[in-house]
Amino acid sequence: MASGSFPRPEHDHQRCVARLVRHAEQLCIKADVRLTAQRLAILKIIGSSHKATGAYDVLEVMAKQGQRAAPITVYRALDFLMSVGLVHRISSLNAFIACHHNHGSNPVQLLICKACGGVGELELPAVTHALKEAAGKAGFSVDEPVVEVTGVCAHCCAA
Amino acid sequence: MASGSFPRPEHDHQRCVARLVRHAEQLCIKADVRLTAQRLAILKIIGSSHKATGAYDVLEVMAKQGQRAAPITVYRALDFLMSVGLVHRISSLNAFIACHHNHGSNPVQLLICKACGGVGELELPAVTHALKEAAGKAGFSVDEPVVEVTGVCAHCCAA
DNA sequence: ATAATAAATGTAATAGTATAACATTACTAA
DNA sequence: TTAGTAATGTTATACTATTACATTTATTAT
Repeated sequence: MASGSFPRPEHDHQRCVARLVRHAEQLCIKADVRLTAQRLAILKIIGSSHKATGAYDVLEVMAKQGQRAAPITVYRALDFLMSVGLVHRISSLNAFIACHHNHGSNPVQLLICKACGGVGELELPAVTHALKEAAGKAGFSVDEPVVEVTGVCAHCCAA
Repeated sequence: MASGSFPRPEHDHQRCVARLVRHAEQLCIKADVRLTAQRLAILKIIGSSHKATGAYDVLEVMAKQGQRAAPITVYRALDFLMSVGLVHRISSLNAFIACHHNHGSNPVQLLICKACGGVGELELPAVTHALKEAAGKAGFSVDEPVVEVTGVCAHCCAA
């Protein structure tokens, strides 16, 4: 993947969740932070779909799995996962998506399909740079750009 | 204003609200839509600060002004005001900001100061274009890009 | 003018999202 | 092992947004 991708609906979830878990484990070791069983469980739930997942959706799945929890539990795990870059928040949907890539600290642009709910990612340094430059001219020092693009993905366009 | 601005804290609110109202009236006549007293009142409340304003903040102000209302009333007015481009939604804050400019249907980029809460606007066609182009390469057809940049404004940087 | 229609607003209830405050448990390092 | 820190549990509540249906106000055509 050069700069971006959109998930195909028919891809192999099981394999990509396994890959996500490996990625998470390595990343947390490197960062010297704790990927607890609970955090991992919640990451798996989020990562098991390529659609935006709400915090309360996670709670439902956990309940079905027999691990009832309070909302705060999920939000705490999400905060952790976001802090290490394993999960992105989608502000425009009040929902979350697992990050299968390794962006380091680079900002990401999200593509959100209105039709199927799928979410893809782009990593466009040019966009980030253009924003920083224009903001800078107004004396504004950029911390974190949130870029969420709604539209229709290739698969849904065809259908 | 070429492409963007950030509000100075000491500027003249009264004058700029008056300007906003004139702008709104003209725009609604041109679009042949109804700027009712209630919609205008709510626009004024949002426009009277250059910080993000929550729907329930609007309700509080209305209550103080003696016009009690239900949440839905504010949300309906906000939907209208957004539909004609007089108000922008700030997804990352669940809040709203009046738009003092005339963007037509061009997407806008928002600058949100973490320190003072002020919100500025940019209009960068290059950013919009770059997003459309990159998304298009992934087969994604862009509907509406949401760009919200958090950071620190010039005034707060200095302080 | 007035009836028919559409648009806007009122009213009440509730759904959905997120956090505060404090107690307890589990891990880490001296 | 004990002191300290990080993580989790528990309960309650705050904040944001929408549904459903009734009523009023404005517009249009007759």
